[in-house]
Parts: sequence; structure tokens; C-alpha cells
Amino acid sequence: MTQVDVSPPTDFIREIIEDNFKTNKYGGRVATRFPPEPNGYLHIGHAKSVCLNFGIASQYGATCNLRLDDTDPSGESLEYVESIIHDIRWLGFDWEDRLFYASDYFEQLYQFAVQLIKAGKAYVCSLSADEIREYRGTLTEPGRESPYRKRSVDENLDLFTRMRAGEFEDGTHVLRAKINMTSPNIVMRDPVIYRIKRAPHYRTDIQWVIYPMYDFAHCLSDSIERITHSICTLEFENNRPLYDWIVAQLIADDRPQQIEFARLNLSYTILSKRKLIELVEERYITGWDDPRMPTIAGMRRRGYTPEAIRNFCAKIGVAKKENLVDISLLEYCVREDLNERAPRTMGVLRPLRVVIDNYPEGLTEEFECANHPQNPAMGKRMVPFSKVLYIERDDFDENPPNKYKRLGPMREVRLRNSYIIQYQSMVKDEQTGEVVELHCTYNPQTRNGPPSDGRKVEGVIHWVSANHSVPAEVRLYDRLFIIPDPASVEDDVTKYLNPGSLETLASCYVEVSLAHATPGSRYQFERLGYFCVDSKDSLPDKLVFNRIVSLRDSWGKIAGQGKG
RNA sequence: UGGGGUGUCGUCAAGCGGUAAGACACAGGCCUUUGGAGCCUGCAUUCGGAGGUUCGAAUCCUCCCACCCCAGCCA
Repeated sequence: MTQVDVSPPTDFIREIIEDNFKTNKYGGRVATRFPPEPNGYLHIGHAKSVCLNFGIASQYGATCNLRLDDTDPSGESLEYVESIIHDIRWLGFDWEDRLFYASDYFEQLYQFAVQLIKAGKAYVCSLSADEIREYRGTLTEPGRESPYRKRSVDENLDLFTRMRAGEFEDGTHVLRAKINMTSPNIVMRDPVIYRIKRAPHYRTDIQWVIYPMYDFAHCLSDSIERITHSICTLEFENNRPLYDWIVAQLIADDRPQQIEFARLNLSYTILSKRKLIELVEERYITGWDDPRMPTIAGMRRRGYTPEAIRNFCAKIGVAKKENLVDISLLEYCVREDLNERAPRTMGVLRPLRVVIDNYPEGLTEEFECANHPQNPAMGKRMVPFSKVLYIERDDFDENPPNKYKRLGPMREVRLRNSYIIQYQSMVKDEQTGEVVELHCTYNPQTRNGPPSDGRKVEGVIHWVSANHSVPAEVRLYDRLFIIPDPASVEDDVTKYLNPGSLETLASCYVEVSLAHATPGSRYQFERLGYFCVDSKDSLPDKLVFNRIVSLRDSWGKIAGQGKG
């Protein structure tokens, strides 16, 4: 299978790395890391960062560590760690034996803090949280120095030791870096670097009651791991001076450099962990792996491939500009990949019964069908044909609109991989007027070609033999939100959830070859889209398919409204 | 009104002083037993705006404008 071309992407980060090679910074060494906090599932935005960090590592023959940034016990859990590990592996990346946890560094980090105190660069502040906020000043007014700022090194050491020993309640003391309360950058106004938090940590349990803050832990974790390029998102730009300050106090050489890039925003969805958690907890969707979710788990269950996601990440590029990537690009990448690898099959989602009047009663023919018309290597399968069939309701119209190429009164149409049939009559429900059955005739000569008189039959529709197909449930998914940029709404974003994001069709029929389709396997239902056997709900005797993505539908555009 | 960033096609995004890549989307057309796939064509005289430097500027300078981030003991 020819791999989608992913020519080595070039971006400003790789430029920096290559500049570093020229100046011999880090001695030609490159080391990156992907540092998620285990307080939620990874989503497509994380995938961008994963691809960036691991991609750079493999491109330069370097390493990328996986580091769980678990410095705040509230909200972090093993479940999230496991999901993160699983998702990154599934995406196709490997960190070998370099799985690290910030919590593994707690002792070292503590010692670094002691070092800072001894250097007179940190102090224990006993102001309340509210007071610290007041002293911090505002965006336009400078802050004021804490009355505790002048504590002696010995007193600070004593207090910090006792903080660790658990002598104090939450919030009574913090350790602060002594930098500059009048800095125009608020981050530099004596930032808190340690807080007391009597909460059990999912890994260290109750061993610690003080935890380092991100700004302190992250740069030093990077240093401990000898990371060279610490890539993070734009909102940390203000924190970079602090990153550099801490590292400058404590690390002798090969100090890591932080580089910020713009996080991914995807249209019609939301990539804020906080909001995603809300969707899960408030049950707006079924869980982190709901196929409508932009999470890796959700996309995996939906049927997206790692290749498609990686290719998407390569296509969107890396820059510093805030962006809103059109979700149609993701869908394009999914189709591009699935078009190559998904075997073709036939399935009827909204069945309409068709009786072939002149077809022998009780006869069953087996037609050999290509699994992939453009790729003979994918082989063939047998598809049974008989007198009673199901076709898609959409493929018959009592009053065909202009340009409609499918079946209608007095029309004929090609059954995909089979005969041309001709309309004879229809049966309607007396109550509703709904068409419930069609009667057609077939032309036995047209199995493998056009009618003998050379008539051209344009329409081709898919079908399934009523007695030889298997019932299935099909879940049709659509974008999660009805507005292009749900992330930008001020009020309750759940108001903009797409009520039609899931449509369940319980009475579908798929061809017999699918009877033993295994969970997670993907197929194209010809003319409809790509479908994946649901890995959670599908059973051998009750198949459930997720629609991964529809096929491009140029008729839907002409008709004005694409239907499932 | 402080500081830090960013502004190139509808959406991403190249471009790094020599006269606007590419992709998605969109619009036409060809082909077709998937209205799929594939193929072809079109799609920024202009780079947030205004000045300036230069033979030449999206790229350099000046001023202006817009948007994003920062006042968690979150990350």
C-alpha cells in the first residue's frame, strides 16, 4: 500500500533546531518530550503536539520522552495515564524505556527548591491566597512586596521543611521565587512555586503534602531529562522568562529552551479539556470514546486511522498564528486513507423492498465482486442475488427531480455488480401513501455489460438480497456542534450541540460477507461512506456499524441536501 | 492605559530584498457498473493599513489598526 506522502514538514521550530546545529548549541543533540497532565483524555489537539515532538525526534535521530506532568493530584488518575499511553502508542509512536513522571522527581525538585532558598532566591510566604492576589497588583499597576519576603534563609529553610513535614494546613504557606514584584510581566512577580495540598496523589499517595507548581516543575523536569527543545503552546509565552529564570538559577549548562506554537482549533468541535470533561460528566455524549468526540479514543472508535490523523497533523503545519482548521480537512485525510485500504461492500441503510418479477423463484446466483475496483490485490468475494432485494429508499423517487439518475417510474437502473432492472410498478401503504415495495424486471443479458441495443443506463445503485443479507444497526455521525467555532462562545456551549450528531438506524441490511466482520474493521459501503464495526456494542449476531465518514457526495450538493 | 504575541486566498500555510508554493474548500470539465475514486482547469496584480528606504519590498525602517495571551496556592 502506497503511503500517503508526508514530505518532511518544515516549520519555524525545525528551523530553530537546525540553527542550533549550526551554532553547535547542545552539541548537535536534540531531545524533546510530550508532557500531558493525566487529567483527561488526549484529543486531536494533543495529536498535533505528539506528532510534532515525536516527529522531530525521529526526523533528527533523536529521542522524545513521554512524561506525565502530574504535579497537581486533584483530577489526575491512573485511568488517564493508561488512556494516554494507549492513545500515543495507537497513534504509532514509541518512547522505548523513557516513560517518566514529574512525580518521580518530587524529591529532586524539593532539593532544587532548598537550593533556591539557600541562594536567597526563594522564600516562604504566609500571606493568604487573597492577600497574595492583592499584593500582586494588576496588569497596569505594579505589585507590592510581601511582608514575608525578607525572611532569613534559615527561617525559610525551617518553614519549608515543616511544610513538607505536614505541620501546616492547606493555604497557610507557599514557597515563592524571589524575583520582582514590579515586573510588567505578572508571571515574574514572585510566583508561587510550591503549595501545600493535603490530597493523595495517584502515584505518591500521601507521601507528599506539598506539590511543586507547573512553572517550577516543568522546566526542571525538562532539565533533569536533558531536554533540549521544550515545545509548548502559545499561552506559555508569558511564562518563558520564568522558565529561563529558574533554569538559570539551578542548571549549569545545556539549559533547555522553551518554544511555543499555536495549538490546534478545529471547526465544529471543541478541544478544551475542561469543556470536554463537561460533555462527558454531564452525559451529553456517552463517554470519552464516544465516536463524536474529538478525542483519540473517540476517533479510534469511530474508525479513523492513525495514518489519517498523522497525515492531518502533517498537513495543518506548525506556526504561531491562532488558527481554526476546517474539519473538512480532517475528513479529507480520513477518506484519502480509507479509500486505499477499505474493502468495498454493499449495505442498505434505509431498505426498500424490490421484487424482480421475472426472476426465477428460489434461484440464487452468486456474483463475484471486486473488493477494490482499483486494487485487484485486495481480491474478490461472492455476493448472492435472488428474487427479492432491498435497495436504498433514496434510490427510488416517485417524482424524480431534474438530473436524478436513479430509479423511478418507467426508469431503469444498473444494480451494482449485477443486472439492469426496469421499473414495473409500486405498492403503497394504503394508510400513509408511503411506497413500501417495488416491482421490477431484470434483463438477464446485462450481467456484465450494457443492453444489446447499446442503450446507456447511467444510474448505478447498490442493493442486497433480502434472504441473504444480515441485519445491522448503523450509527450515523455528524459534527458535534452546529456552529463553526464553538470554542468562541461566551455562554453555555452545550446550547450549540448538534441535535443530529447521532442518528441510529436500527433496520439496515448488509451483504453476507460482513456477517463475521470483526470489531474495529473498516469497510466502504459503496456509494455511502466508510463504516467501522463498533468495538464496544457490536455483537456477532447483532452487528453495529459506525459511519466513519461519508463519501464525497456531489449529488447531495446538486440536490441541495445530502441525506445519510 | 502594563507586558508578551500574531496579522499572506473562505480555511490552513510556504515565502527570509528579486517580482505571491502547496493543501483543503469552492466552481467548471473529462472519465466511470460507487453521482465514489482518478484526471484536467479556474481560484490573492496582491501580502492588516499608511508612509519611507531601494533599480526592486510580503520580506528592511517608521507610525497606526485589529485580534490573542497574562492578575490559579491549574497546567
